Amino acid sequence: MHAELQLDNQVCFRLYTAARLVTQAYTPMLTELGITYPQYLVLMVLWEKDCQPVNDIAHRLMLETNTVTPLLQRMEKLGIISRKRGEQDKRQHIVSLTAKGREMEQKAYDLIPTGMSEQLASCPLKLEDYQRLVQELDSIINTFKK
Amino acid sequence: MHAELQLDNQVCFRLYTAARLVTQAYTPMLTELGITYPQYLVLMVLWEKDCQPVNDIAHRLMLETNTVTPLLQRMEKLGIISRKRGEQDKRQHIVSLTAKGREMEQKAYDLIPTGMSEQLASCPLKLEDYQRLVQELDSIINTFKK
DNA sequence: ATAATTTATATCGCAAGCGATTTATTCCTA
DNA sequence: TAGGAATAAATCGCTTGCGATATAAATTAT
Repeated sequence: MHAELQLDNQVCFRLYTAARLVTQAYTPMLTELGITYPQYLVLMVLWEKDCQPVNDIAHRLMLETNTVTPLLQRMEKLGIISRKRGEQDKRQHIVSLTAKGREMEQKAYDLIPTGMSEQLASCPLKLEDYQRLVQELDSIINTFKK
Repeated sequence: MHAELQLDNQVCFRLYTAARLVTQAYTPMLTELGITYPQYLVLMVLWEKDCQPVNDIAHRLMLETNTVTPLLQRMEKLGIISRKRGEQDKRQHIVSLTAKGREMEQKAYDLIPTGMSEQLASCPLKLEDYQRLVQELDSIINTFKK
């Protein structure tokens, strides 16, 4: 029996589980918006800076283009983004928000912070715990990013 | 521009990214074992206690049976677990390790702690940071679990 | 300038993850 | 004890995530 191989001793299993559960907590609000969590991430990237090539979005989310491309194709079908070939560099696909995609920012703002803080009410973590958590997660991300 | 909706302010995005990256860090060792990360989680559950019904494994991993059942079917095909109907309760499928599945514990022990600590060498977090991180993640998991 | 290389994106195939539904068995209850 | 509710597991359909590969455009080297 190797203690190192016990589930209870695994940071990774906790990250994996916490990520799944917190993502699930977003689901009711995101369903109301008609999108998924990864689609919401793409929207946050574009709300911050519209008109970006696929690669920039992928880098920002630390995902591969083979994940992001189909995600964007589905979002295009939903009418929340549009894609057009880059003018200087025709290999690029420039992704921009449609009016619908832009309007979703306000709806998200109305639903998500409230919805999440209700669910977080029973969480014992304080503001400074979250701040430290964010730093620790950033350390882990920086350690393992390529 | 809503600061609440910026990627940089999101704990969830960090959890999602850290979980993906740390899971990827396991991949080289797990590939050598011929399994995936979720399959490794199932093995850890069974190494700790062999012969469990599908539901107990799913609860331990906080996953639904509709995720775990196909995972177990793939593991059965790989020859690392076997499934048989429960004797008292014929609805259950009791999952047990094969000889191959049992032998993988030692191989995992030889590969994974070493492989991970090599990769973690450049991580600035100390033992006490990990211990606190584990507690914070457990708080989050407890807040959001069903 | 032409060929080789690199870069941007897309496509393919497979494993997860999960909501919704189905099937089989067991439990409970009238 | 017959019938309905609850439970265990499986199936279906869809999205994501990713390794491997393909395609097309741009860059570079010869």
